[in-house]
Amino acid sequence: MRLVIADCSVDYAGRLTAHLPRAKRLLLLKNDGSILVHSDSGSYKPLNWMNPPCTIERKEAGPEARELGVVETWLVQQVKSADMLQINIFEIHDDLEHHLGEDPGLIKDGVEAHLQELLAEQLELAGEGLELIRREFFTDIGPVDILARDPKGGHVAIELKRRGEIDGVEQLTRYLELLNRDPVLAPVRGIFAAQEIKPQAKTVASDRGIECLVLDYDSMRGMKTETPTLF
Amino acid sequence: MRLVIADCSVDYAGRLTAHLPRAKRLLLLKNDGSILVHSDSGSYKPLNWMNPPCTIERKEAGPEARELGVVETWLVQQVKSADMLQINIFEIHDDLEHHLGEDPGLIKDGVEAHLQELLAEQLELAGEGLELIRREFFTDIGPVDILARDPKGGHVAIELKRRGEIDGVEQLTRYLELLNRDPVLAPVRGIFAAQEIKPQAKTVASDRGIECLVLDYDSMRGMKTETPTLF
DNA sequence: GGATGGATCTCGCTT
DNA sequence: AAGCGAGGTCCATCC
Repeated sequence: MRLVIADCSVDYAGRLTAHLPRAKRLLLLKNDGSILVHSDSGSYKPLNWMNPPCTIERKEAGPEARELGVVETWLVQQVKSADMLQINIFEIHDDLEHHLGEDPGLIKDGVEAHLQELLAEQLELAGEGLELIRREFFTDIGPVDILARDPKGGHVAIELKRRGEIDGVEQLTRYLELLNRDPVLAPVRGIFAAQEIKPQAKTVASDRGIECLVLDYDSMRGMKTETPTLF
Repeated sequence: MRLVIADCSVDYAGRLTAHLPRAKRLLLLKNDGSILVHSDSGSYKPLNWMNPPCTIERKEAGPEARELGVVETWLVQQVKSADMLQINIFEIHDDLEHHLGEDPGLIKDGVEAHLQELLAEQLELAGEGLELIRREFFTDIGPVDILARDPKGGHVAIELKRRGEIDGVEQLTRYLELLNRDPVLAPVRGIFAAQEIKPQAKTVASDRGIECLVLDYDSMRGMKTETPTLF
């Protein structure tokens, strides 16, 4: 990894064209050939970048560029696409290199999958007497998150999201249309369950007779373990 | 901006919990309090990070941690949420600071808006004799990208996307339902236009009698300017 | 300020 | 390899 603090301007041409006026920035050159241009604010997204695989070609500044104060130009080219990045360097304030080695990588704990598992175990939250048939009930148009038998007759299809938005309701609607054609399952009603449901999604759902269910992940987790995970 | 090359392990707890085993990495501390943890590969997304506003508290390692080789611990806390990051430092290989100043920021050229503008000008691409009524035709459920008069009678509603996916078809379907209730406009047929249309979206669209139109942005731009923008 | 939709999305999993 | 869904999405824009 090479870290360069430089006064520079950057031009990108690819999916879009973009320009960064001259300023002092961090240029981060990774070992895989990728490059990131960071400023001192903003979030983790760089101002500009190039993904690997790419080649970086260092050029002397031409006479015109040199007149403007450019001391060297980096031409970064994507190998697979036509994307390119041109970095004009006016001054290098610092330049260092470190060998980091392979990174063991991030270990994540999921939430989405866990939510489905918890609701399948705590199906009473979705309605009294519901009896789990299966999680990931496969249909021709995709898997239904949870399918359950309704004690009042028929079945219940549950669509689970972390955040409930309108397209989740659309998805569940398509499942319900399909499932209700099956005489063994019909009538099938829908439940749209999420940690948070957007007002628009709620409106569309109720228009279609779909029940909305807001889930409290922490309390569901708490009910299971009795030991809320502290950091 | 402070750049630290350090042997470290990182733990995150917030929306999810995640752990980075001990390895040599770059810790990038921005002036606004945010912090990024980068390895020497991957794209621009850091392995772990904390968005501003946040506070970073440096602590001496406790006796147990010290026994494992930890020399100091950074506790990074989000100010608005309960998210936190704990960085255990085993060894600091390099540590430098640079003042970068305000960044003038990125200047972008749009694509989406441009595509709508171009299609409105080149409406013959969507069908012979179409007559533009207006772009962004407002309805109660949102603006229809382009509404045109059909010489064969009735009207045409065009939904534009850069990439045509299933929810774009859903959106257009809702518009068509609404527009067809208006006796002045009806019958209204739909055209789903995009630079690229996913097979699923194409299937759903044709099921509903919606025409799909794949647009070539470069040639549309070329027809207008005659000078394709070279880098 | 909240909702909405795009992104040079990125990332990971499934087909 | 390509498609699909989710993201600690981020991000700008619009209302």
